[in-house]
Parts: sequence; structure tokens; C-alpha cells
Amino acid sequence: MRLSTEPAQAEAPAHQACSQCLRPVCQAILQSPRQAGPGMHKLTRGARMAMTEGSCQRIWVILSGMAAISTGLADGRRQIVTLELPGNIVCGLAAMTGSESWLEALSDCEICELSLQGLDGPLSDHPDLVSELFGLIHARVLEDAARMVMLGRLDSMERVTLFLLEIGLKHGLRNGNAIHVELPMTREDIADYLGLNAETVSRLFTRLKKTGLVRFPSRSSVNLTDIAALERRIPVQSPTAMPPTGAYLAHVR
Amino acid sequence: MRLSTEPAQAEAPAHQACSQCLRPVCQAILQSPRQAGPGMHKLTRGARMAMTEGSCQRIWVILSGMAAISTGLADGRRQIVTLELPGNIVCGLAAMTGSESWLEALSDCEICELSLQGLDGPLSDHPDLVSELFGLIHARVLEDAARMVMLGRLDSMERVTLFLLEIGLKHGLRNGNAIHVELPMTREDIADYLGLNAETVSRLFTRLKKTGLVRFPSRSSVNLTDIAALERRIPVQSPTAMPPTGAYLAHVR
DNA sequence: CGTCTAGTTGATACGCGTCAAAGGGAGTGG
DNA sequence: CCACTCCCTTTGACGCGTATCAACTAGACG
Repeated sequence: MRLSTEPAQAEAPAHQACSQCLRPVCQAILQSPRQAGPGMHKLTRGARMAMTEGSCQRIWVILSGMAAISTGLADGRRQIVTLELPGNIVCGLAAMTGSESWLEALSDCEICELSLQGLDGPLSDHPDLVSELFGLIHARVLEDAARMVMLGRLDSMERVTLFLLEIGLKHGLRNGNAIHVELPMTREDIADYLGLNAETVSRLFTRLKKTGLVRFPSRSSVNLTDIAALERRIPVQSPTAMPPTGAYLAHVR
Repeated sequence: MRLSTEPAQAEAPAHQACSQCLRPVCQAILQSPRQAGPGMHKLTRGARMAMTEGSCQRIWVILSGMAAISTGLADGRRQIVTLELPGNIVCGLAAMTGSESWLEALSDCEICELSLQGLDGPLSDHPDLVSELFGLIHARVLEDAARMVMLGRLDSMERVTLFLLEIGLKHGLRNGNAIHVELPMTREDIADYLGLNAETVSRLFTRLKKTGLVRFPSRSSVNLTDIAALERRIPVQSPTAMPPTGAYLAHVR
């Protein structure tokens, strides 16, 4: 196993760029007088941080790299519950399956940590912040539902196709009807996300390659040459590239 | 198909018991001056209500019966995303997979609907309510993670065992180390929840019966005779019977 | 040029889905 | 009260899809 369970590197002093972060969540937290300042985690690939708090007392902002919330069973089985791309904001969710849950770096990552503990007064005194958090978590529930449909009812080819579209639309560079995207994760990581195994993922990639809809310039990058054709191969809508931060309650206003 | 897509019965006038509901969420909403009063839905088995709003403008409280949030694919595949037992509070989540998502009655149900639209001022002016909603949705994300592990990494016997424990602990009558629980849903519903098919569920039930750990006094009720032994057969922790309403932000206070 | 890890490909096994048929309970009508 | 029907469930036979195990290939890096 290449995984290390070190409690991640000690927090470096407040990161300059992060202190001036413009994300609404960060703004709301950093305005607080007693905020200690954000801590920057630099995780190397395979490093994991425990997120075992029952409630949401800290949040993490993925700045670079690819991370995941993953659960490991005692016998070695692993399920990646969510993929966390740069820009995503994670609040201390997951855990509580009775198994180990981690925020795990699939590639080298920079992750900014903010604490809700230093806030002035109870969290309910910060309606803007709560609104932001609510929006984040609400979007997550919607994504979870789609992923449960994938895990429960799509076959392996559909899963892999959906995965490529998902990561391409959210993380790739669009060029007309084509997309180029980096895949900074192993086949095993992909498999653990899709509920498959690594060999199956590899086989499906080569099958897809033969259709001409997908090319692999290197083992960790993909070209989707015809998005529309790929979308026609899955029975669900591919996730639109929507911003991970949603000012949710604004809509209700 | 026994499913009907009728838009459910028209809302009856405000239900007396419901107007005096003691749930924190209901309290917070009903205190609002412009609240139209709750609407009571009586859904017969198979009836479905669309929940296709992008944001959370209404919430539903399951009063009796068994409901589910389900997604249907065009080719007939169905995935039950969550089971909703009496006491559960659903806010307009799910949907957005590009497929049809419903709140569906697995057995005859009474469901109380509350609107957030009649609130006085924006939702962010109601921090207590937002706290309650946040707690509900936060608990849901945790459950989602466990269910994704189940769908992605547990085999069929483990899924069925986990299901019986889950529904038994949450919904059944405990009697020492045994539990009796009603299963007001078909094998197909169970299968669609577990990502299996109905025949497989049936076969696994008979296999479990032969172990003596489970008895089926009728087709819709189960006795779990040895909870601890059942728990030893699954690689994850069985969900504790935790209250579905969580005053989440209180912890952070 | 050798080593190491990730990825690919192949042979095989088996779990679960599919299709088909029979069994059982609850409701209905005579 | 019994016969009939309908739907759900159970059971069986069979096939497919994915996992497993093993061997080989390809890059990456010293």
C-alpha cells in the first residue's frame, strides 16, 4: 500500500493568498475577529486526513490537485465517495459508516483549512455563512443522488463513460465539441470511485478507445473527441459544469 | 406497472394535528405570519409527487407509511435513493440527474407539506430554521456516504443484511436482542433500494432464513432474532437508531 | 541499462441478472 | 363459504458481466 496515515503535515502559517480569498465562505469566516487564520495543508499523493468529527467544525478548500473522500473497510475494500476537484469546498461530512473515512489526496494537493470554532458567537449568528454552507451541502446531496443511481443501476461501460464526461466537463479544457482533461489518479482510484476494479476500468478504456470517441495521449490524460456522442451512450444527463460554490439561499430571497 | 403519475391528491385543508406539530422545523415555519398552513397529502401506494425544483422551497414530513425518493431511467431501471420512514423530513432534494425523480409512496402514506415561500423575509432571517434544515441535510449526507459504500462495495448478502438491520433498528420494535419490524414494501422496492433485483432479494431472504437469524412471519414482516450475529456478518457498522431531526447547530454553539 | 510501479491483456470463475414457471395470500364475486 | 383471479413471491435453469488471478508491457527514474 502506498498510503500513509500520517496526520498530514503541520499547518503552515496563514497563507497570504488564502487570507484574501474571495470565496464567500472564506470571506465570511475570515471576517470573524477571533479567526486564527487559515491553515495550509500540502498533502502528497496518498496522504490522508481524518475527518471523524460528528459535526461540521472545519471546512477545507481544495486549491490544487485531486482529492477524495474515501471509506476503507477492514478487509481492504475501498469506496471513493466523492471526488474533490480544485475549487471544491468540503465540510466535515462522511465518516460514520463505522469504517474509516478520510479526506485523501489522489495527487499532490494544496488544501486550505478553515475553522468554524473561532467564530464570534454561535454559527446561527452568521446567517450568510450558514446560507453558504447550506448551499454547498445541498448541492452535494443532489450529486450524491446521481452517484447512487450510477452505483446501483448503471453497468460498467455506462459508469466509465459518465465518469469521463463528469470529470471532463468539470475539470477539463473545452474545445468545441471536444475536451481535454488531466486524470491525476490511478486506474484503481477510478475503479474505487465507480464501484469497479482496476482491470475492468482498463478494459473499458481500451474499448472506448476503439470507438474513437476517446483518446489517451498519456496514461494520465484523456481527450474526449465527441462529447455529444458520449452523452448519447449514457441513460442519465451528464453533470453540467456548475460552480461548486452556490449562494443557495439567495434564490429563496 | 402499478405506478400512477397522478399529481397526488389535492391538498386537504390544514390538518389540526399538524398545525400543532412540535418538530422544531415545523414550529419555525408555522410561527411565520404568512404561512398558509400545512397541506396534508394522502398518497396511496405507488403514487408519486414530483420534486423537481432546483432549490428547497417546500419540505415534506412523513407522518405514516413508507415513502422513498426514487429515480427512474428511461429504459425502466429504477433506483431508490433514500427510504423515508415516519418522522423523516424531506426537503426538495434529489432530481437533477437528468432523469425523473420522485417522492414516492411505497405503502399508503400521510405526508405533511410545508412551504418556505410564506416566510417573513428571506430564509436567512430565520437562523433557527436554517439551522434545523442544515442539520437535516447534514445527516443526509452522512447517510448517503454509507449508502454509496453499500452500493459500490458490498455484495448482495451484505446489502440485504445491512438493509434488515437498518430498517429494523430505525423502524422496528426492539425486544432484547431481537427486533420485529414491518416491511411495507415489495421485494422489488427493496431490490431497487439495494441495487439488486427482486429475485435475488428473495433468494437471499430464504438463505438468511435458513441461518435462523431471521424469520418471516408474513411476507411483509420480519423478525431479526439475533441482532449481534447479523451485525457480525457485515463489514460496516449498522446505523444506530438516531433521531431524524437533528438540532445540528446547537452543537457548535 | 535495470528496477519499480502502473497499466494492459488474457484465462477462468462465479455472482447476480434474466427468463420462465410454479406457489401463495388477499381480495372479489358467485 | 368456496372458487377464481391477481399480484407478489419463490424457485429453478441458464447466461452474461465483472472479479480474480496471473503474465506481460510500458513508462518513469535512477
